[in-house]
Amino acid sequence: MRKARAPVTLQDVADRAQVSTATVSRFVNQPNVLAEATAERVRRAIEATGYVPNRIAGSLASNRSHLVAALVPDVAQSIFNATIEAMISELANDGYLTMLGLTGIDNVRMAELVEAALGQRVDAIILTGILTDRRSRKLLRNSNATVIETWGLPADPIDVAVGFSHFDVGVEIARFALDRGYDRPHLLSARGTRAQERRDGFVDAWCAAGRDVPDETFFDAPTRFGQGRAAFRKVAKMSPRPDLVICSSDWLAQGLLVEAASAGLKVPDELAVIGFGNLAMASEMRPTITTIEIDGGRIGREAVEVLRRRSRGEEIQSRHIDVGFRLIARDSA
Amino acid sequence: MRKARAPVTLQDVADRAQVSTATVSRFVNQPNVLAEATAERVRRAIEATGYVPNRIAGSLASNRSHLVAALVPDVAQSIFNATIEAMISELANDGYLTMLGLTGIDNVRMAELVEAALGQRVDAIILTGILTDRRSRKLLRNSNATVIETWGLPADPIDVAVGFSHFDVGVEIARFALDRGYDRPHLLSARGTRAQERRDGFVDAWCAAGRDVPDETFFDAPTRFGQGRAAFRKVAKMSPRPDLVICSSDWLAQGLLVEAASAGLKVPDELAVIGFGNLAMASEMRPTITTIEIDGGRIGREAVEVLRRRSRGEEIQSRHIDVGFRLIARDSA
DNA sequence: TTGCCTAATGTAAGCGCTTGCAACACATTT
DNA sequence: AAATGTGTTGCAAGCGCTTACATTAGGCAA
Repeated sequence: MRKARAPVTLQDVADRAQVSTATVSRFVNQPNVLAEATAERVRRAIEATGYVPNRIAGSLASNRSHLVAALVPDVAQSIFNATIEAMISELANDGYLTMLGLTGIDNVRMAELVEAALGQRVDAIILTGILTDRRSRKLLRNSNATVIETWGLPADPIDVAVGFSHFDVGVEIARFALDRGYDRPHLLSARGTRAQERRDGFVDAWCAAGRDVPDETFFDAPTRFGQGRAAFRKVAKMSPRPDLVICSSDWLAQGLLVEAASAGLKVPDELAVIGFGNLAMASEMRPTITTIEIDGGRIGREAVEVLRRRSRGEEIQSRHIDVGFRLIARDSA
Repeated sequence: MRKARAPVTLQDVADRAQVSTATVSRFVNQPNVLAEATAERVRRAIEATGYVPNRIAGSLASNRSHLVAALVPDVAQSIFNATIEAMISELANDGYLTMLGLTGIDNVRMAELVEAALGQRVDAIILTGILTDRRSRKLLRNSNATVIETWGLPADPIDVAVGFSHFDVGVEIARFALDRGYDRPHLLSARGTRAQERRDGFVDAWCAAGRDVPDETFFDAPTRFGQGRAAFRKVAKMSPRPDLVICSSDWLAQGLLVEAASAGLKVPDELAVIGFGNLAMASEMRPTITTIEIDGGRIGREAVEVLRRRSRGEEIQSRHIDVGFRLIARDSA
């Protein structure tokens, strides 16, 4: 059932409207410059032919693709989804189309996706994972594309970074834990992610208060319910048992809580739990989860705002845009 | 900090490698036809110049974009995420890049996104929502792009459909309800979505068994926790109280269950709940949720398989690909 | 040696659009 | 009447590739 080629081009429209191709092109891109009578003729010709402008040709000629690439680890149950959603919507308002690349756990496909995106001459490329590959970094630096790293604030961004300090999150959690008088925290982190930085922040602040280095358990990302379950079983057996488990995601925390409930442990008195992300379930399940809220949507919007400024030709004042975070104390700790 | 234009073109590489542009192009697209010595020279030239092929130009010349557009209502907490993820990964393996468009609730932006995608001359366009707009349908029919509608099996697909019968899901739920002896079901559906078809299936089968048309409550999509909560409050007040609430999503079901728990109602004896989607939480929370499982990943993979066949020039045998569904009985009903 | 075939490479004509510049028609000013 | 300005439109040269077709070199059979 393949259809015949539908080669309606600018030329066809131009012929029909009795104008030059330049005029039709202007109608499509800057309608206001045409005389109303001409515009009307073109409009009718487009209508009659069912013409859809070939943006590929347009991009080639104008050297601007109106394409943005967003590279994220995954999309299935991702903490980045709010960011992605906000970004795609905002970009659509500005006439940009978003290509989504999945870099996978450990960002194994990051490098090839960077190259693919660059091959499409995207106007911007937005990263969520951490890009370590040297060749990719170099390609990005040499490209004309705006490069925005999100969800973190690396010391030396490729171009611009929009995020928050994971280290500070750790510090804040430590402060909270000290404040509430917790004594034996246990850290549950996903390996090779920014959770590591939060862990460092926690340990730093915790030890600065004269406490011993806390115990910890590492997981392979991504963190899910099941790992929270497993973690509970491990933690429950420890002696002395930790009184606070700090999880690198709300999923982990939720898994823990479910097991704690069926083991009959009182939360937070016998076991307290802190999550990360403030996913919907954190406030909707019982007990509600004490967690760190990140405004993922704002990260997306700020990223797009950077693009806007760039395309207006404005200089970007700072290479770091900090959207902050907030600890929300609820039932679980 | 804008960077200078990096105009490394095929020509630059060709000059450096002392070959024609055609040869470099072949190296990029069909490496095996070159003599090894030539290939090596080109390889080195590319390495030295940091050349990244301009796929835009390539697409224009070859009339194949290697781009696929996926149009989904949302991505934040979507039941489609598994499909999207599977699709993007599979496509990446085949050298395709995926553009993600968000059509929004009620698919308000569907039409403009269809046109934008067509403007990029995508090789295929994959829809999850329902496309009713006549102009869009016409554009799609006239385009060369493969069009795949997913998550449903419309009687007259634009091109090919991959999904399952929502009506049958409703029938299956009715069968289950009758089987378990439920008496006063209450339907909770999102307006203007395919949930409506499931509802029809249920009502059809339920009435066919000689029962009265069940009560129902409608919501605006997307369905979330909060609406499940609200629904519980409404349902709890009814007299006689329903003994089974059929929700159009697991979110809804979960919201209901949380409220039921805090109201001290016994599930499923005093109130049973059925969800839809088999999201992670359906099996991970307590009580576990009886729900309909859809293999979203498979939908994505089947869609990509259709594209593969098309690009091999094979004729598509059937315009409907049914991936089925499965009712999973758990604690909640 | 000649003729023919195959494999490897080159030549060059586009692909469908954008846009700097030129051209023109009027209106307004001097 | 000439000069100048303003608003519209057309001309045509690309943008960086792909690919049909032409060309060349080398191998092999007759």
